[in-house]
Amino acid sequence: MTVLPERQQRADARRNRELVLAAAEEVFAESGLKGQIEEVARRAGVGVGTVCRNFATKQALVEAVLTSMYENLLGQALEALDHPDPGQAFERFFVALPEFHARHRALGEQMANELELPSSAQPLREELTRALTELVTRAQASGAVRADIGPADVSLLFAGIAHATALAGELQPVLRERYVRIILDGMRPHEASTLPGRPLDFAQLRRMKQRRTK
Amino acid sequence: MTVLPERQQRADARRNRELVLAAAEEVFAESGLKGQIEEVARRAGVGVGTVCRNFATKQALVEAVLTSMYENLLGQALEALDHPDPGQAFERFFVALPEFHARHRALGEQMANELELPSSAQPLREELTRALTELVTRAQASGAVRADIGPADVSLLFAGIAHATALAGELQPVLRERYVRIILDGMRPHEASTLPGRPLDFAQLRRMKQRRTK
DNA sequence: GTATAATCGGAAGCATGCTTCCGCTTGCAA
DNA sequence: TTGCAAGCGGAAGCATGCTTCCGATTATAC
Repeated sequence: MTVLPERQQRADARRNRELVLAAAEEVFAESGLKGQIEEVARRAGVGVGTVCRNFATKQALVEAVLTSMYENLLGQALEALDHPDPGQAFERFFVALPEFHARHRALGEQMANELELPSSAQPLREELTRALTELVTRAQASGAVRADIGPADVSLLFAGIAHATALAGELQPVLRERYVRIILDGMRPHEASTLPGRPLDFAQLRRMKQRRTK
Repeated sequence: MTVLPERQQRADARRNRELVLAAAEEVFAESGLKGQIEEVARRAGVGVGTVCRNFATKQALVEAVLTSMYENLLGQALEALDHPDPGQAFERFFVALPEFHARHRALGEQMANELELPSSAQPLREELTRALTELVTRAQASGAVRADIGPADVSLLFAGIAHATALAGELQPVLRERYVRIILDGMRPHEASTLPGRPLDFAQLRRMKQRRTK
């Protein structure tokens, strides 16, 4: 994929690689996975050849972009965990999550289709999983969130918001916030109706997806 | 597109057309819009030529399938409206909606991307819009649903569930129901937090989408 | 049973968009 | 300044999947 020897890479080449990555992030954010290589090249100000030399396939390019997105998201999760009040921490992060998804459509689609993640992102992903689980269980322990839902439930629900509001144009931020509020209300312990099934955690979610693909 | 003279069409041709339509419904339900013409032909037991003679383009085929789906959905909405208790009517229909979406991925994607609908479906769509609006306003009048959300808000939220659970395999039905319950809880008047923005109706939703595409 | 026009299947034709290739250019070391 | 390997652009090559076309087939009228 990109196992170039670190040594002896020309300065312009390294710069171009960064330009391509930035352009790809931009293009995929706008158009999702159907964003085209040629467009990425155009915005980076390079030829398609240069894009494809740095990232052997489109898939590799997508993965590189995704990895950087996961890093970003993890940062936000850890930041939220710093908040002393678990309920506030929960709310803060999960208000930000759908916005994040909406901003990076490619990420959403990737998560949705669960095309294999780059192995490089695997540890990142696990850390993220741990952080989200922590956010949810803390909020539940403090009584801010009903106990009969699992971290993956929360994650899926908020991902759904991003999809629901994807085409809303300028109204999108308001709608997103509206729906986050409604779902947060639904997640409070008061007045909660009983749910079928069992709380969903990330391990189960992963198993589901794996079964699905094979 | 398909403005064949009604007269003088051979019996086998008419039959084949139905077979193709049924196969297309099946294929698009399974694979969404990326379902392929060849697969449709295979399942219908005809050649691709036959598919394309009946539906000049893939888009035309999708539209035909969608029209029949809208009819189906409208039927469910009208049926729910027959229920004497507005709260029950609301719940009944909106529990069924995400399942419907999930069952017909193509519909969901179409609604999401809002590729132009076939003009033939336009009146259907309007009637559906009216029915959903009626369901929501009645439920609100009866106090079963909080007043600060609009019919299109409800519609988007439940569509989001379908996306969120799309890849859940055998767990999908349970998860869907879990999330419907949570959102229904969030839509109750009790314990509701104040929402930003204004209730969204279908007219606004349409305007948003139009602005988006141009 | 025969004539004939409607219909059929599927191969060939296109369009789109990813990937490879190669002759030219350029950064860098000597 | 020069030599040359690394890097570049973009045209050509492929792959995929929609659409068209046409010789073979079949339903229907007589």
